Amino acid sequence: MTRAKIKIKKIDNITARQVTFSKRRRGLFKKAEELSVLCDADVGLIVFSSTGKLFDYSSSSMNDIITKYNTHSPGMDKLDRPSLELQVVQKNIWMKGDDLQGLSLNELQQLEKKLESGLDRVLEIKEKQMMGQISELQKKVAETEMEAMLRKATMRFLMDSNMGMQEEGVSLESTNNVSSCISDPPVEDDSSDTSLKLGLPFSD
Amino acid sequence: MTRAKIKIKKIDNITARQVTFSKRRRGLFKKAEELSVLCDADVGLIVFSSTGKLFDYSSSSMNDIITKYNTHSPGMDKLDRPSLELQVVQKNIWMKGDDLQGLSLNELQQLEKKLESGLDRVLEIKEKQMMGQISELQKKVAETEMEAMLRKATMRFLMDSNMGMQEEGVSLESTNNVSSCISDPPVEDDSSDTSLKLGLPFSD
DNA sequence: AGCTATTAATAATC
DNA sequence: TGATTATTAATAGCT
Repeated sequence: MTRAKIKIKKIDNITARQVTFSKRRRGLFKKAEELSVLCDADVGLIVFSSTGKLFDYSSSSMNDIITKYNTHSPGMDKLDRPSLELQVVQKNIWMKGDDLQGLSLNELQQLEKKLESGLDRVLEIKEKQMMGQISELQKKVAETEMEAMLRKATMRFLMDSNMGMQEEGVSLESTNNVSSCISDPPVEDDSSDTSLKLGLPFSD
Repeated sequence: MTRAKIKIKKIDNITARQVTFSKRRRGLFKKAEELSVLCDADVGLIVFSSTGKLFDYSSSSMNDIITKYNTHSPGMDKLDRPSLELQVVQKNIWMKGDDLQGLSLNELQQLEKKLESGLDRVLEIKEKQMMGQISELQKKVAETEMEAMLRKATMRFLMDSNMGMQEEGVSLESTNNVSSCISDPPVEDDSSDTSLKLGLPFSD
């Protein structure tokens, strides 16, 4: 799109590809933001470079956008009550179970085709709905998981650390590498500032 | 970017906004595809118009991209074994449970801050990991759900339809609106072509 | 990382 | 909507 016209095919030269990636990525993200602002659109953009690096932009919250995307289905509104498509599926199942022989071969073939496409769409819609629901639940799940994880890790740490409080008969499963910078209860070594030793961000 | 330079702010005129949306959306999607092809990048783009209509593009599978996005975390690799951050959290919990009073007020405040940021990051990473896992499971879940749904719906349909096969004592819960275009077993009304009545795609 | 010569995108208009 | 066109914006090839 400039000095020379180029063909849209993978750039072989790795360096050139990386340069182009940087330039065009910036351009793409700029355009994405402009679209969202100018047209009041909700835009989510995810880009993985060929090396696996992630770049993303979202006009609102990426989580919300993904959830909306997963939930979205063309004409999903009509679902929930047995929809026309579901009725067809039901009919098929029922016929299969009973006397499908009342139909001609041609009719059966037609029915089969219709049922296939119908079922596909129902499955697709259902999947999107479920993804939406799942997204809603994820935070709670993560919290619960985290609690369990912390409880377990803390227990392990307590045991590895030192004091013999295994009165309850809990079994140690392995030794880990925790003991390096954390010693005994009330900080004892050069105790005044733990932030440096722990390598965590800290400012004031 | 053309006939006249414009300011990047929401276009007030609704018609003009829609026109611009269409044009720029096409441009954005084109650029997205070009980036993916030229630079071998994986690109996912989701756009909701101000009216809620969905447009999306993905160079591979949107599901995969979302899963990769959810799974991706800067420096997530170091997790799994008790990380430095997790160790801090463990230390905090343990101290809380025991004798935190050994520390000065200043030390406590410092610790609290570090723990907050550390926990936040751990929670954030954990959440993304879980979202990834959940995405992997979604298809199976959807299938299972679908089976149950179909079984249930079919049962309801069978009961509403007519024949008295409630020998097993299953209770009807409600009447629904299924009976309109589907009548009795072997298609009986104008039975030759059901596709028109059912409104499903069909061609050959 | 900068610099332009060009091409590409698109705002205004019909 | 679709097409045209005058401009601006993006960027490929070089340094």
